[in-house]
Amino acid sequence: MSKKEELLSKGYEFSGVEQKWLDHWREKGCFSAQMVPGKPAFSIVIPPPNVTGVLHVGHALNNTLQDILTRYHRMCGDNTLWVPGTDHAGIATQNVVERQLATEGKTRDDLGRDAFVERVWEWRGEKGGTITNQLKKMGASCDWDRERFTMDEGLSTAVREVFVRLFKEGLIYKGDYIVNWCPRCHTALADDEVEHEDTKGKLYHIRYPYADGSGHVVVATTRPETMLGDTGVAVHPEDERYQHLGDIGIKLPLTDRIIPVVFDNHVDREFGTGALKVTPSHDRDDYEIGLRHNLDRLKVMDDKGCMNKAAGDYCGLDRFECRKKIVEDLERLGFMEKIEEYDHAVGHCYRCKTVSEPTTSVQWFVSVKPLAEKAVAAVRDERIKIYPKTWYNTFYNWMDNIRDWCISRQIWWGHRIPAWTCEECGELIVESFDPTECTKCGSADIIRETDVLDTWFSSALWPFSTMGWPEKTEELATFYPTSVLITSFDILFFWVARMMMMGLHFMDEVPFKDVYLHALVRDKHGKKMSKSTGNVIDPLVVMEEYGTDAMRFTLTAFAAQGREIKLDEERIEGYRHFINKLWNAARFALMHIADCDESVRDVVAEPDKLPLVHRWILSRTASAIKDVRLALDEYRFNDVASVNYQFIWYEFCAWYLEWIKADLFSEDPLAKKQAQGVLLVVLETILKLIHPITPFVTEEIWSVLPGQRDTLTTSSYPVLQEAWKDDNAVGQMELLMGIITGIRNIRSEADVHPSSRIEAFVICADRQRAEFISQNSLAISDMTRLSGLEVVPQAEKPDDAGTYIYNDIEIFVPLKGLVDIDSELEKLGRERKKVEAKLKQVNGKLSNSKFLNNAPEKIIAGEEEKKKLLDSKMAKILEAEERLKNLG
RNA sequence: AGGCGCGUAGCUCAGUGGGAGAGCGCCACCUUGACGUGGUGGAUGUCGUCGGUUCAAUCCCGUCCGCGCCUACCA
Repeated sequence: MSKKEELLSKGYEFSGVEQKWLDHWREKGCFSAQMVPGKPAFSIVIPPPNVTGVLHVGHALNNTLQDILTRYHRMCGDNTLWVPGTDHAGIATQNVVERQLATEGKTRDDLGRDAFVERVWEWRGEKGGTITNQLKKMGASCDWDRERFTMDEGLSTAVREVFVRLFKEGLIYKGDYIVNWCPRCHTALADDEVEHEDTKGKLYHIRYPYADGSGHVVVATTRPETMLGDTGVAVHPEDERYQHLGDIGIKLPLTDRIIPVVFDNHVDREFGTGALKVTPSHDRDDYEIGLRHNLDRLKVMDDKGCMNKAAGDYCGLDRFECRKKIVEDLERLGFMEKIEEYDHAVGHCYRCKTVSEPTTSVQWFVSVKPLAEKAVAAVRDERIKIYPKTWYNTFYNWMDNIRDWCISRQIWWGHRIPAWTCEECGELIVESFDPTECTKCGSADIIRETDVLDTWFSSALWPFSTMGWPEKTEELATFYPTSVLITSFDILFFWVARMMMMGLHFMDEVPFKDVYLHALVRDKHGKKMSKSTGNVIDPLVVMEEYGTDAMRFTLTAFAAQGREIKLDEERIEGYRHFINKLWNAARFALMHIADCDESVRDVVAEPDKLPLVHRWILSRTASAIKDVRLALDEYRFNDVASVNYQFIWYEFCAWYLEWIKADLFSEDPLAKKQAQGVLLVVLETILKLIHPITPFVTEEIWSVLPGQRDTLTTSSYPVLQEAWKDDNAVGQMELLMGIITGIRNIRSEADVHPSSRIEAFVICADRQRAEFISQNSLAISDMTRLSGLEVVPQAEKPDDAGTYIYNDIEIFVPLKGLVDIDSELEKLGRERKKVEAKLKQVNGKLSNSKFLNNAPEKIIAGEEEKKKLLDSKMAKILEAEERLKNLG
């Protein structure tokens, strides 16, 4: 079968088509970045998905939007680069491989560090390409030859360089501070890696006796097991109830320790009894209080969340078992005042959902304040713009309250911290080369850090590390700063803000000019998709069922700024119909243009010489080009989809194609050639316009259009043609379309069978317009299946005629015995009510001197024009009603 | 507690300081030279509530009601 015969298949069958073009684009290297001097540059770096990831609908949205912009700019002729790649995802990946080991009955400790890391690399080699392949399947037009991985050699070099420089600048430090700890992952977590969930818990009120036995104070806690680590009780300095306690001290129950009472403004006198137990090693606030008052730190838990030796008799118990035991003991010994139900937010590890534990620990930190200031400045003076703008507030708010970033993680998979400690003199050695001896005392007895860096540390460098930094590369010169970052709002701070900081600090230039934050994709009820709820829409299944173009189009149509996306599978089905519509329109067009010479399109060079309908569609095409380009430039993706949809379905298919059928079948060579030429040009324009959203179906159609054709991916994006704009033609067509709708309405209301040919009359008092309508009576008849159309200045209407009033023009169709007087009156009544309401409004305005004095002239003239039309329409309606009433 | 956003047709959502829109669904009719994954016509809305600004408010401002999200150290 030849290509053209294939295209004539009745419905669009996407499965074979998609694979064909994926192969073609790859073989021809259509997505390779060009670096042609003098051309504008457009670049995007992909938000690198986790190497463990599987394509979900969020990825599908994110990458569809990026691909739209990339394809658009590539077609505009820019030097275009979309960098793909994956993230090594420290904790997530380590967890996956540990689970794999578990099935073999092994732990990572059985293997040891080196063998384990080796094992992760093996896993990555086998399974790490999954998400990348799925992105390719979506048609993502990344330059796949430039795929990067946050652990690959070049990026690791960049990470090392950044770490060393920041350390030497004093912006990285090591210290014993309180951090969030995941007892399951055995690692520290950054503040924003902890998810707070509202939880129904209990608030325990515990009696803490005074050391002198003269009484007790009640403290409240949700985590009674931490009391074993209490090293003080805090009260407000102005709280009269407790002034005397300063000298006495507290005897901590279940232990033999005496702990001091301290006075601190942080304490809320209104909460509970106004006394707060202080556990500096296991609570962030308490840690601060402890610092202020020099309280001891006592860790009572180990890395696994079990009680340690400092917990005395409770040593070895899991933290939650210990909680139970402590509560029992407190109750038994009479220390428990009461237990209340209590709702509060509990922190969970964002990776494994285990309840996290604040704990003191020796960690590495980045002083982010000086870096954050640069980022805020860049946003304030619009070197970086954020879309939608509602995020500015949130951004500033967060950046102004930012805390130092804990970057060390106690896991094995990741960039190992390039720091050595000298066992002899204690010197901390951080160099870009691997030292063999202490740089201070020369001892060879140096030991490397075991921690690795937070995964976000390497992804923060992504916009420049992927382009070869710290080398000065052509890529950096051409493509940095990148044009736009497209990502989900939930990683604004994990990632976006940190890229700003690092980019500005090391490149002295923003990493991207624009940030577009899209919504999370939810189910049709607005709920988060989750496997356990069972409401997940799997993009891979959708692509199989409806086609990739339909999925891409749906996501684009939903991507309105500032609103969450509630995805409904029925919508995808609806847009599949649209893809099919485009396919069939092309199929029809091809029947008439497949064999014609490409030179037919020359007819558009002089639009003035073309018949009305062609001037009209060219003008409408010009508008569509303008609207689509503007929407693309402003990241109004939903508008890009909607303009294309409306234009293609309603203007191109429903009106234009129907209208020109007569010409296409005509014997008149000029009429035929004009129809073929304009049809070809408009179809080509449509395919290009919508190609960034629906690359597969457009490429397939494009390839079978007449003439020698290269791929659409590197063809030219439509440019607004001023010469095509023709407001006059648009106005004239609107009149004809109004009349056609009127006649169709009469037929439908009177139940005239579509196949029966009837005669219609148009009453138009205006001679010029009457003449014009008359000239187009053939087209009107074709579109409404009339046997004839007569245009008259006035007429005696037959008694039983179906009527329709279009502004000051009346249409009637004699229908002997076919008119249902009652339903006709009902219809007129409805219409009259509408017109009456509008007239009332208009008359009200026009008789209001305030309106006449204040409203702009243009509006007043418009209202007057409106009144004129409504008046004459009203007259026609009343007349018709009168006639019908006389009949009945 | 603070911040942000949302409330428009049965459902999912666009939209605008000056005549209320789309898709799906619904009703009626139709194998009309590409498409029944289609065509034509139709029905459906105090544009959440109450106020204010304005010549004019679905749109701007404020109140209230309902819903969602984010941030936060209240044990």
